[in-house]
Amino acid sequence: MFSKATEYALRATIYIAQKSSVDNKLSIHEIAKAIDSPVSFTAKILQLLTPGNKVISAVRGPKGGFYITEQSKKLPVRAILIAMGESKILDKCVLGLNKCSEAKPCPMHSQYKNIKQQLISLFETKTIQQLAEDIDGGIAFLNSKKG
Amino acid sequence: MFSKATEYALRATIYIAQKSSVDNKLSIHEIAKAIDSPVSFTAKILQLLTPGNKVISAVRGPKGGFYITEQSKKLPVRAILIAMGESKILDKCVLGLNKCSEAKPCPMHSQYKNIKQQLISLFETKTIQQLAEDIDGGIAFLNSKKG
DNA sequence: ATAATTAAAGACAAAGTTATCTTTAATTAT
DNA sequence: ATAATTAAAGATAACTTTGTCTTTAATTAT
Repeated sequence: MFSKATEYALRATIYIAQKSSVDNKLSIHEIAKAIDSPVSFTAKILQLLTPGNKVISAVRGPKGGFYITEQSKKLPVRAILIAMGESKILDKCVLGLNKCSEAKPCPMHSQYKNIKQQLISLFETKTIQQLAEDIDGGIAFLNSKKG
Repeated sequence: MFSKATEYALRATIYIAQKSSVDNKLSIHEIAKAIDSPVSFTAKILQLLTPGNKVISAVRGPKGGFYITEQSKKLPVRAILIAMGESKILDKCVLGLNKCSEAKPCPMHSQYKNIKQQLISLFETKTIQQLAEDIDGGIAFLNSKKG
């Protein structure tokens, strides 16, 4: 559904939300290892989420690393998608038409519209914090490694 | 949601279903123009749908071109997706985890599962014929061109 | 101040997707 | 048979995504 970059962004953000605090920042190495992603690529991706502490926060130097503010934890998943430029996926129609609309619907429009709305609402209502809590509570997992 | 190749495959198949018959085959040029796709690339894509008349049929030479059998018109949209190798999209989890399952669900699993099931069932029940008929009946459109 | 540590920034490489162009093969009409 | 027409097949190019590596900048500790 999303690009690898966005998948890594989602996993990284959830991991950071679960494990970090201002006094316990996480290195890019720890994050990448935990979410099973390439270190340098993940570093690049997190740079899309840090400017202006948009989603996560970073500080350089010793004792530095990544963390997320309590405020940002309350952001919906959609905030990550927007930062990753994935919002068009939730606009596009199944057939990739430029002009698919209520007035000129593609033949999948009416059914897909409803499903897409559920997706949007899932990403709009689910917060980063909720996802992290599910993992903390042991009812969800972030294990990616094959085997 | 799908690759450009798959979008073109879907549009082309629907167009062929709507306009062609065994006695009125369509050239790749007409198809590509109608669905607003690059001619040669579309030709390549249709080669994925023709072997064994899997989804559409093709004959070479004068009076040749593409058409679809009445039998194939009854195929579900999913047949196109399978031919295009897109089936993994409907398996993958939102976070791209290799091991997301009922036993070890990712934190989006339970909600996404339901939405994904609706998508699968849409692609499973909707037939090529139904899509073509919606266009024929004027209640749906295949217009892609910007403007 | 200096050294050490960490993310940011930038250049680059590998792989995948999208797209084009040329040649070949099949079919039809003459 | 020959020429004309059409899709199939193959080579290649452009672009995007994914990934790596090196250098720079910020921060901390000594």
